[in-house]
Amino acid sequence: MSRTRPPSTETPPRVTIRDVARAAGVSLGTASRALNRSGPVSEAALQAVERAAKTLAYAPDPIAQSMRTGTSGVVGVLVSELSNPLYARIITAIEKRLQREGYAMVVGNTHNSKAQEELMVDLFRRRRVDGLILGPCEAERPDYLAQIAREVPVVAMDRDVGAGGAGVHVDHFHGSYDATRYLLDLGHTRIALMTSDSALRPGRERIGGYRAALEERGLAVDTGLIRASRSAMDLSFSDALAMLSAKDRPTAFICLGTRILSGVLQAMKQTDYRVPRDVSLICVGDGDLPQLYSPAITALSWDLEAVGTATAEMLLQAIGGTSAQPDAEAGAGAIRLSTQVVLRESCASPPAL
Amino acid sequence: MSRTRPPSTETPPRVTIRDVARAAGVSLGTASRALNRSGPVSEAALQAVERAAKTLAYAPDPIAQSMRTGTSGVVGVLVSELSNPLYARIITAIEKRLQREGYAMVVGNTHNSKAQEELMVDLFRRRRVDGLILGPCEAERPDYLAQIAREVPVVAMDRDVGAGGAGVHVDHFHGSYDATRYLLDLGHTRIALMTSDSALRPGRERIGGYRAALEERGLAVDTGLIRASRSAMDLSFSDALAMLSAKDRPTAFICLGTRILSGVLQAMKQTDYRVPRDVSLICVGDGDLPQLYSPAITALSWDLEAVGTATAEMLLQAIGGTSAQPDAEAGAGAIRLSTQVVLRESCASPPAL
DNA sequence: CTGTTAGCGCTTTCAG
DNA sequence: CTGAAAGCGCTAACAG
Repeated sequence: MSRTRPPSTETPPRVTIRDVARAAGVSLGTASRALNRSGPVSEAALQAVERAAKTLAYAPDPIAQSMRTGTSGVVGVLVSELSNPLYARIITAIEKRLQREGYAMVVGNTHNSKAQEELMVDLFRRRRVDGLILGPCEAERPDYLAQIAREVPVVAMDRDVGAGGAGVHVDHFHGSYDATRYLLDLGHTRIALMTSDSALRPGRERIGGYRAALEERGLAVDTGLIRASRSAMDLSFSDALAMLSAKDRPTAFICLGTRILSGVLQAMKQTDYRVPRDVSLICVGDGDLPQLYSPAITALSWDLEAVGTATAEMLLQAIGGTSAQPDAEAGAGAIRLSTQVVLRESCASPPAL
Repeated sequence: MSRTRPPSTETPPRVTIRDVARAAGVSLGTASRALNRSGPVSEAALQAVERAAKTLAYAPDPIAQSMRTGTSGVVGVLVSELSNPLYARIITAIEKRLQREGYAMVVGNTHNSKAQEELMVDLFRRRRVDGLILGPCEAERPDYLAQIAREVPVVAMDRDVGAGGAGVHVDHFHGSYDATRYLLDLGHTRIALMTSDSALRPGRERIGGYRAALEERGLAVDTGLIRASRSAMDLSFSDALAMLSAKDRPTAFICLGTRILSGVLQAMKQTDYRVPRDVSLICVGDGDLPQLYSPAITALSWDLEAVGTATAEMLLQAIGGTSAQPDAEAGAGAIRLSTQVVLRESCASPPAL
């Protein structure tokens, strides 16, 4: 991309700190110190500068500031798909928090590709972002994260961090565990789990929680009941259909997100099984569909806003945190957010098969 | 926000264009001209510079470039709520297109507040964004848009632009008209319309299309059947409930988005009316809920990806478009995207009341 | 306490 | 065709 001065419509002449200094009758340096309170300034000078600044409607040029300080006032956020409503809501919360602190937010999609992620991280770093928030991405490499973290504050969202790395995680393990136990308590023993790629932390955790609950009851886990793939609706439809048609069909499904839920729901329609009479359903991640469906679908829910706020907060702290503190990784560490099962009408005891 | 050099973890020394020039054995100016192909350079020099740049893995500093050129390689996008899945998908498409051109995207939420919008626009402008994309916002003021447009390329999304302003619009008028006609053809005469604030272009257009269809049939419009307010689910629930309980109840609803649809659906549940036997339903804006609901809800749909792509494209053109062309507003103007009614199972002829 | 000065990395005249 | 030099607006170091 070549950089030339814009087609130049009429741009009003910028008010610079020079103008302020001149108007206040002080030197450039004094004006800067007064404006930033970054050094000794006499009361008189301070007043004069502030008044001049207000009169002239002076606003510092962030670009010039960046040039000088290496800081940008911008935070980069990378997720696999911004259009994923869960991410969209998290990011909204992040933006809200960052904005309060005067930071702008640049966002990018990685489409879950490691290469794309590296590209974007590089781009962002060039632009001198003051911090980075990274969502889960193909082949999580804590080492990669750690490497970036050495150069710029990073906080991970639902993604494995190396030792001492900062991150906010949803406790998918216990969420999955709780959901599975709930079904177990209802009497189900054949529970299908349809979740995301196990290469990603959330997927791994969910499978872990599921297995833990089963094993706790002394039940063997039938790997044929676990589907861990990218969330494609058609796929989940055919998968669910296949499972439901088997002799030893599952009597309950735990499915990730509305897309997979949709697939399963369609499979139910096709096989003429009813919810919850024939099959119980839990949706992982709440939303419009589970809430409004008839019957309403029991869901595993977590606070998206809290995820965003906590993530932003942690990053802010990492940015602000001068390593002056002897105890370097004081503010870091990982926050873990819990989930809860929202009981609705989609679960019941299994039918006698 | 104060700007000080970051807590300085180990930053690798930047490779500057100076280094490249030195390595290539040419002067700084020549290196710049070679890298940007922005002036005469001998073949030999060009080769040398390119090789040196590659060897040193030189990447220009966008900040310094901005400083010099007034350009930033960043585009600002402002919508009322990023968490609105419709916007999220549009923005994803925008980002995709912009990224191909090397632009980064900063996003912000206006929460539909004019003040907040102005604040963000100001912030973005200070950061020297090369272009702006603005979604609908409280109290649309084409004049405001026009004013901004004088200083930086702007394209509006579903929002009124002044004469000659650039914008991409969904044809909500005809969408609403088509939906209403469809219901009319089915025999409905009392059709409720629940849409967004009529201060916003989409809301206005929808009401217009609805009225046009009714009047075309010689039907009087009962303003009691039109609800134009912010999309709050509780509100739409009570509104729908009230309407359904009236003696002259509507036999069909056209409702905007899943939130309002949700409210109406709940009102239906409560009043024990069935879809589509007692009440027909059309959802404006497609999504998971209408698609997967049982019965599936007929929806008014439009291509979100196309909206995003077209918007980005138009902005790109406006940015690239040197006003060198005698015919200044050649590339501008407004693109209008059509909608279509996706027939599903939620509409039928009205019951005999 | 204050003014002056030196750049940050780059593009762009302007002389050679 | 090329090199030298100016300077975008700002902050930080240094001398007064």
